[in-house]
Amino acid sequence: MKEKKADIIAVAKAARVSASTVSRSFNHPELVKAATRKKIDAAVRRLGYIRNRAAQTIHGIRGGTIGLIVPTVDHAIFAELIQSFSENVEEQGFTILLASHGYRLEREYAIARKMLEHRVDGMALIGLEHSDDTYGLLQQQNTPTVLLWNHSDDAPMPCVGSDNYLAGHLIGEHVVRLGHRSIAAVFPPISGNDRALQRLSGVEDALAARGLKIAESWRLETPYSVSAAKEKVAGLISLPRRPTAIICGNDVLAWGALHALRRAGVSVPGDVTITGIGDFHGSKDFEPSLTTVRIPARTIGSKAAKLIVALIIKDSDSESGELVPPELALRSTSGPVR
Amino acid sequence: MKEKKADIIAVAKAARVSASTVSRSFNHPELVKAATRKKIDAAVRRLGYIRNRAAQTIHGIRGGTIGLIVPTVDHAIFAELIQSFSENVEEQGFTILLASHGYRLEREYAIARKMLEHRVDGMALIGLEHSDDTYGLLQQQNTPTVLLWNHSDDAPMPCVGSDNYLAGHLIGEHVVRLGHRSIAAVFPPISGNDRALQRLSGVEDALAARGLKIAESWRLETPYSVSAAKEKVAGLISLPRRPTAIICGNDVLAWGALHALRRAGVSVPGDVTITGIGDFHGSKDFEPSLTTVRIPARTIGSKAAKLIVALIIKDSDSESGELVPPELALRSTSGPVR
DNA sequence: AATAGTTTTGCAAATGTTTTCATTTTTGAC
DNA sequence: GTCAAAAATGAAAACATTTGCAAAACTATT
Repeated sequence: MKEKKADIIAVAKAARVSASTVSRSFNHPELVKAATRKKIDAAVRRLGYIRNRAAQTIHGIRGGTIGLIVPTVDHAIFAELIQSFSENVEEQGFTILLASHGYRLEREYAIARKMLEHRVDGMALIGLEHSDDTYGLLQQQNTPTVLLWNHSDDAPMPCVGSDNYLAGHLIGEHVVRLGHRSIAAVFPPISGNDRALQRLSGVEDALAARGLKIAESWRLETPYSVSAAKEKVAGLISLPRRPTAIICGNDVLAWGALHALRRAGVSVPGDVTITGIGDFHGSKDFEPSLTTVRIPARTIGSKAAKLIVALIIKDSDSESGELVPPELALRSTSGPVR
Repeated sequence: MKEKKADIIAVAKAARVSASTVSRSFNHPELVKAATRKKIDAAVRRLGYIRNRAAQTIHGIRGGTIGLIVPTVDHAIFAELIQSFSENVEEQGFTILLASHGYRLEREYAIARKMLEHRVDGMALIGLEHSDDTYGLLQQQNTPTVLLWNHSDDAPMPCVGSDNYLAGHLIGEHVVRLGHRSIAAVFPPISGNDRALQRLSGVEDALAARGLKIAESWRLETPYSVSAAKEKVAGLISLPRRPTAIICGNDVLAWGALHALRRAGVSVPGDVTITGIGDFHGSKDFEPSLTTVRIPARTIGSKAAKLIVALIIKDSDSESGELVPPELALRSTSGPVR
């Protein structure tokens, strides 16, 4: 504790070489004689030396960290994405600096700034909706950045993701095709959440194409949680007039809806059709299995990881992102209207 | 792009002061005249200067990062813990360096090393089971460290968590008290996962206290996923002789079991009792609601965050961790044996 | 207006590395 | 055993900051 930690000079002394050689033996091992390397390794081990990345970072060398800012970690959907992204990024020798902003975009800016202070080699953000300050900051510092989860051709930065509008549209169309006319929607709050907003627009447009509209009282907003959705839907179906289909903004809300209906003894899809969006772990194996739109989080995570690393290493900003298309996952919670 | 990024000297020039003053205006604002600070702030803004934490880190100043290594992000249970931990740690001005080792303890060591190279101010690991190398490394560098999720009085480092053995014991006892004698267990693989192992031991001991034992063929091992558990349990109940209770190693597996039984038309808890461990989001609202043992991830996360920050700032290693006790959550999936 | 404090500021050294360039050592060919 | 070329090493400058110390600039007090 008292004795300060070993630095490169201590190692050099112990190995009876110069600091430069020690440094080289780490960074360009092929330039130093095998025997010398051995001596150095021994000294390193003996002294418990751990090199100081901070000291190399100030030489403009890449530190090997990528900043990832998410709204929250605690949603099935992001957890899967984060896992896949971080796995892939780690494989290529990078580590993730993670922070969550809780759907507050000003927080996001502050966090991004802080990450830049740490001189991350690149940044990854969720969605396309960010404050002008954030965009400005990243652009001005020209930090390699990739936007995850959503894709749009006219996004200001490379993005890897799905088309959430299309996802909403797909499911909306599916439901109307089944003949449903009395349709309710359960969505998370859309402020600071472009994904949810776009999904909802997609759904609405699909309904509008058949002249349908979601009644004001059937448009429910609930936080992202099984219990909140369950409660809201329980309220909804206790009303005298009842929708024949409930479109949920994501699978977690759909699970909540399913539990509510089960509890109320309403049959699915016999009496009511339920749909989700996302195809989270577990939706396929739910009983009954959930009709939803698959948004492949793992694929997005791994493609995004490859992209950001490419941007960092090759410094080629040619890469422009990728669209990972959503797919309808037709399962057992949706059926023709009675 | 061409012109290099502004450094503190550029700011100093622009503000017509010395670099030292700029530095001070960041780190000890009270030491510099308000007017000067104003000039400096203006220059900073004009040049888009972002200070370089790496450069201060080499002066032994805390960088404000905490390394967190988890087995995986993609389990409901860790997601909740990570979110809570990171929220609390961010509140105190720290950022998380996150990596996952996929239940491979050697990876964990490598990651820990790398994080130390980045000179994290502290480290957090999941569970008490780590390689000797990892423990040695952390001890030798004497990095403030906290072990999350599990608590034991004789752990080699401060730990904040629950007693997983007790959790298993509680649920085992509950099940035998209900009169069950034919009991199956569905658990995740226990290698590199002391939490699962301890839970299982707790269950076994509770059964053994009544002279009961889980038959070899009724002890199922499945990866952490609804679908794997569903499949395994489907197989189990298709057998001629069927257990009257299935104790699952965590809630996700219990969900899978529940879906399997529903599909097979077996009534819960009428025909079979199902229990989980963890009390994840959604278990309470499942239909039927899941009997489980509550392990308060958010509480653990926030207490651990406070502890690690205390260890870092006050450098007091007096703090010795905390036990957050598990509680039986008695709900609707368990009932007396027929 | 001079003095003694007090508050601000700047200089220069220090931090732990990497890297350029020069020097030394080794190797291989004759 | 000599020589040139190649390989290995070291010295010192550079990187972007912080900080101890001393100098300078203000304030109050007389």
